[in-house]
Amino acid sequence: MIGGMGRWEPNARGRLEQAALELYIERGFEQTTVAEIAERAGLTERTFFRHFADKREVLFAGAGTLREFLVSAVTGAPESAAPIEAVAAALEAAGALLQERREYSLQRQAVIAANAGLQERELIKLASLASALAEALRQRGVTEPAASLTAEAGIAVFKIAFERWTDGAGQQELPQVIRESLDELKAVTTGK
Amino acid sequence: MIGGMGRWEPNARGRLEQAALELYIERGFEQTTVAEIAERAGLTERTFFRHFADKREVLFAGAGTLREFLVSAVTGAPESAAPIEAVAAALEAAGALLQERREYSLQRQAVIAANAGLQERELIKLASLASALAEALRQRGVTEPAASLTAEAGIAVFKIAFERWTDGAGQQELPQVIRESLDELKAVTTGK
DNA sequence: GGAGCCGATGTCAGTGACTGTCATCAGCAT
DNA sequence: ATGCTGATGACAGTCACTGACATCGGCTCC
Repeated sequence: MIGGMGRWEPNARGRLEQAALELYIERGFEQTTVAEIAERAGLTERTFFRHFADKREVLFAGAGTLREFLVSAVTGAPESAAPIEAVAAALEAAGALLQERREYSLQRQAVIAANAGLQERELIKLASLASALAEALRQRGVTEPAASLTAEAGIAVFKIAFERWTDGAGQQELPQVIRESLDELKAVTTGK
Repeated sequence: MIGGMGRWEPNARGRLEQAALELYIERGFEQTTVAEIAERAGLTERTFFRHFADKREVLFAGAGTLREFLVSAVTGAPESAAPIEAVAAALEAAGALLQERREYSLQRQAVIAANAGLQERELIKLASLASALAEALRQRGVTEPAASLTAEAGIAVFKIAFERWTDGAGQQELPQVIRESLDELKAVTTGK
């Protein structure tokens, strides 16, 4: 039935995500109840928890996509590329994605920076990305512990670069900051 | 009054820590209520929360001490030492501490490995250690972003080394695993 | 085109983590 | 003695999160 709506408004999940982000920005994360998020989205609290495991997870819905993106970027890197360069290329490409959605990335990061619990969730998502990168490297024939160390080093670079990008008021492009940070890591591990 | 006890048994905080670890091992973290911990320690739930910010924090009481230890180790490293070597020495020394309390470290880690929430807390404590290391490096005159990158790389090495140590059934000494992991990181960042 | 299944949502009652507030009382100082 | 302090208890309250069951449009199947 064209133009008609079904029993419910479409895209419940997306409405919950948007309502949550708005409220977290307006009042802060802790001052927002799940009931309020659900109400703004025209749903009930119970439905929120059917879409998101907890109140924090609603801010990290895109993590799975990012994970897949990084994995396929590493998998698709030329065979000749050294592991660290395969990871670097993947991170730069991911950085370009975030750069495209700069406004959203900055808003989201401001919310996370203001709450310790959200930072914890962010860190475990980053650890999960490192884990996925390590697995992708193993698929390329990289052995342990090189695979895990390369992945963790890459994520560390990404973390620092992202901080510098958000703090730096966006003077530089994120992929460029990532590349510079990696070069700095190389210098620093060499003993300088 | 020598030998007499005051109004309360001494070391309430320590009793809570021990009761919590025991229960987390016996039944698992989620299956343990704070009321049960308090009861085993001969206290009330409210008192638990006066000593620990939340149910997870009781497992991370030693984090502050470790932080101070690492900072003074970096601060006390010879001026001639390169930043990465100052951090490496600090981590090896910290590794020796954990090696001395091997049984406790392994028990605690088994509890953490079994629960995602505890892993989140562990990660933010590690991030806090990286932050403290970076500050200690800045005190030595290391500039950004080198300080943060060195600190994060060091913590990444520590994280991987600790995993290998716990999984490896303790075949190797932790400080040695840390050193080997750092060498591997150096190899890997060089482009190999 | 009616019967019945299915999936997304609503409703409701419950548990447990965590907080605010006030009461208690041994030990200590004055 | 008097009064203060610091650690604890008692108690009520909020809110995140869960389990169980009800609802009902849209779909398939015949």
